[in-house]
Amino acid sequence: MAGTATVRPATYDFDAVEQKWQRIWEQQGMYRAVEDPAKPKYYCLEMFPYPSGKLHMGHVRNYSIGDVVARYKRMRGYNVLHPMGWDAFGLPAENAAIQHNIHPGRWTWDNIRYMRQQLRRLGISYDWNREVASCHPDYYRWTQWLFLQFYRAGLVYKKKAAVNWCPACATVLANEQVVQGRCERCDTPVTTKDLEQWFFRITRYADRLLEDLDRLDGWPEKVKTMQRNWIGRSVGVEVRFPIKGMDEELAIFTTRADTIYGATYMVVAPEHPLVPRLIADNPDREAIERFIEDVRRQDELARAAEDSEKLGVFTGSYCVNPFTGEEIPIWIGNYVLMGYGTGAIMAVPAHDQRDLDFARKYGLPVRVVIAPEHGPAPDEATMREAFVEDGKMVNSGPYTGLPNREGLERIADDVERRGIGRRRVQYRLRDWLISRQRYWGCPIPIVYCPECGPVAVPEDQLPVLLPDDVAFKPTGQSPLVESEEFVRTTCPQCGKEARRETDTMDTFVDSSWYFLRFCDPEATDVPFRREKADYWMPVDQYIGGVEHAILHLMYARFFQMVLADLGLVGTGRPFQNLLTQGMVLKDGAKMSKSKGNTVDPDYIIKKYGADTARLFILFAAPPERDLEWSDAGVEGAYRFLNRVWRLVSDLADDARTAGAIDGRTGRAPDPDAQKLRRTVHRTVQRVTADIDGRFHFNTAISAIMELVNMFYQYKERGGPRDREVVAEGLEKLVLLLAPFAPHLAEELWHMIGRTGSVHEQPWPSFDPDLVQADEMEIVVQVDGRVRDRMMVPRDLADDEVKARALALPRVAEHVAGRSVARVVVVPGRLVNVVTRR
RNA sequence: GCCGGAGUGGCGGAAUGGCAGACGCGGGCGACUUAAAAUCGCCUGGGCAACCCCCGUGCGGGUUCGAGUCCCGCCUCCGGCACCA
Repeated sequence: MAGTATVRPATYDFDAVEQKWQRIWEQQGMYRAVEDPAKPKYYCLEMFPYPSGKLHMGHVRNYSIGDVVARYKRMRGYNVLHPMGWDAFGLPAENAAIQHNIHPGRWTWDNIRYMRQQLRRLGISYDWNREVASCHPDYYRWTQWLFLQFYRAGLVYKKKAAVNWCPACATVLANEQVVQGRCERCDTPVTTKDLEQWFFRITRYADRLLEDLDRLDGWPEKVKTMQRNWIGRSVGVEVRFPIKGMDEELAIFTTRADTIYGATYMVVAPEHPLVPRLIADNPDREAIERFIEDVRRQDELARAAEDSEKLGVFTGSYCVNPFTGEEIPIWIGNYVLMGYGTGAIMAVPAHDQRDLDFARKYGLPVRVVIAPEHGPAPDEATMREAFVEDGKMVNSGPYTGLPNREGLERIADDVERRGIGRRRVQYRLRDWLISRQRYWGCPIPIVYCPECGPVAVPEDQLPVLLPDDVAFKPTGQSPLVESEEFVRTTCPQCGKEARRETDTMDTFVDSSWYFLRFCDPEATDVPFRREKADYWMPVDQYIGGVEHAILHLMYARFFQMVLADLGLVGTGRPFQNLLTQGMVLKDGAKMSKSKGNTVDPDYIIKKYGADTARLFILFAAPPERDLEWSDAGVEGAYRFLNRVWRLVSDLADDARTAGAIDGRTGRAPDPDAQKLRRTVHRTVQRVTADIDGRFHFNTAISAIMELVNMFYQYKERGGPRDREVVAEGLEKLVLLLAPFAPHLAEELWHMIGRTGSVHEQPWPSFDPDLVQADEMEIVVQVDGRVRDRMMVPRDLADDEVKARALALPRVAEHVAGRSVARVVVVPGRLVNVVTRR
């Protein structure tokens, strides 16, 4: 070893380099964000993680992408806010408490400590002074405060509702948390339960949430479409059908009022409030009630199952169709949902597949009232497929002969004129159920007084703290219920003894405003100061997994709109631009513990360093796409960084001693040096275009790799080097590398004798004149096939290019025996000689 | 069923309607070395003796001088929604 002391090692000491610079950046407070009205601001945000224990590769990817954006924008002169925090309330902490007898708070804070250390080890440029954790009283106090503002604005209410219940988690779930009839978290089939629950009136904002999507240019179409579908706006008519022999009407909602002459029966949901009266006189009442019980016991899973059978029973009662005057039977059916519309429908089997299936099963009549414009009408007796297209109306009294779209409007007009109904907009979106029967969440600041009823906790008594000394038992009951210390209180209004609400909030409430707290994390008398929020908001670039396309991203939009309406913020839009990253896969499947295909970030960082881990994950695929993990690919990224390090080490002396390239005059440039210089400038152009707006980091990195390859060729060819070209090239190379491999870039920056931090330099510029070569290669095609290529001066006239192409022997060969019909010249690219036989 | 997105070498992936496969991985060859590793360089879609030529971007048509890219009709995979009247 001693004998080879002068030979530099083949690989760099990434551990030493990364730790050194992390320490220095930290000491200098380099990433601290301070409001500065003189500079344009840029708020770069990645979705904060749930502190589950340790980071997974999806996190590494998310935060690496965000860090490139933040560092790039900083170099571009923006005042960048890049914060991080913890979505720290949630069920896993409580499950850990039950299983391992450790307090959820302790468990959570331990995880936070570990994961924070991991993020620091990755060298992400966060302003750690702004760190927040949603489980901290300084944070959830304001979650409660916001709840009270919503409460006062009439956006919070409590009602008894049939709710989704997960027996395993022993809590209710929002509709959004039920996936395919199963609990999003534990996959247990979800059942329903009638419970008193708290709701946010998000439906009041349905239209605005929908409309604003059209103006969110910076969001992926996919996400906007998912939200549009989720909100599910449909325009239709509510019509009341008189019930025969009863002083009642049955209201239905339909988007197809034009088919009303084809309504041959009615169907109501089993839970419909009129059901008891509809079946009161039926001799088979008990059988019907048994049927209803069966359907209600059917859990969500069975009801949601594909082609689940339509079941129904006749009530014995009849409606009168207000348009035909006919009496039509009222059925109870499992395919009609109480939660949508009015819980009752008019059934038009000829023009609705579900109704047709039901009618065929129970032998109900089918009547065609819309016929195709051309060709025969479907045969009522035999049709198996409902006719759902547009056409002309038939069998429809005075409307017969009209195009159905026009008939629809006329019938809706007549419904309104006759006072038997009205036009209506119906949403699929339901109000947001926010109460959870769990301990580890933000307590709902409400007190129940025997005299005054539910009373809001006054703002100056916030936060309502979670008690620490509670018992965690696997009973499914929230420990809060048994905590007398917590429950017993006095009424804020009358002072009498009262009991606290023991439900806590859905954790999506916590995450619906954290981006605002980041603007002013220290605020003590408000959740955030308006002027701070006005400076930083909206988030310029939000980055996270597409799995939050509906839930989190819609709730956050809802919150921001409400807060804008309340005058707490100036903009109703939280996130200007959204980037949804793809998943990290291993062997074609999502990494998961149960599949045993996880890759541990700690191990990768230990073996190759943070820069390599980040570089690989950015290089392997563009951000929106799923990324296939490859150990060999990581190896390649590591090799590349070492290659850069060796290159710069070897040429650092040139760079340190060279003069500035700008001032140089009268030197005949060596063509190799000139070529290198052109590549340098061309690379700056390419990398800039790839990062800016496109976020194609993989091609940006490949461009840098090409530059490094070119540099090696220049270096290895031997002979004297143009030190000024080398110096300029290395400097730009290191600057380009800075967002992707921040530690190594910083090390190299100093190695080539530059001062200050590389991350505080302006982004490199390129000279458009230098980017273009004097001579360019033109591809010459004959009939669209490449036959030759030639070098021509950059600004050679098209005619001359054409002449030179035709003069090429290879072209003559291929044209032989034919005549030239036409010659297409694409300037700077190719010539295509088109022949005719 | 409806709504998105994607199908390109052995693999990850590149290509404003203009050289298909950049860059990386893997593989081959060479240089350096006593040797190996590391490193540096060259080659690497298939067919073919050939760097001539032919074929080639899921399949079938079309538009165009020219199509991975645009249009029409399919197939497969992934994601979302799904008795929403």
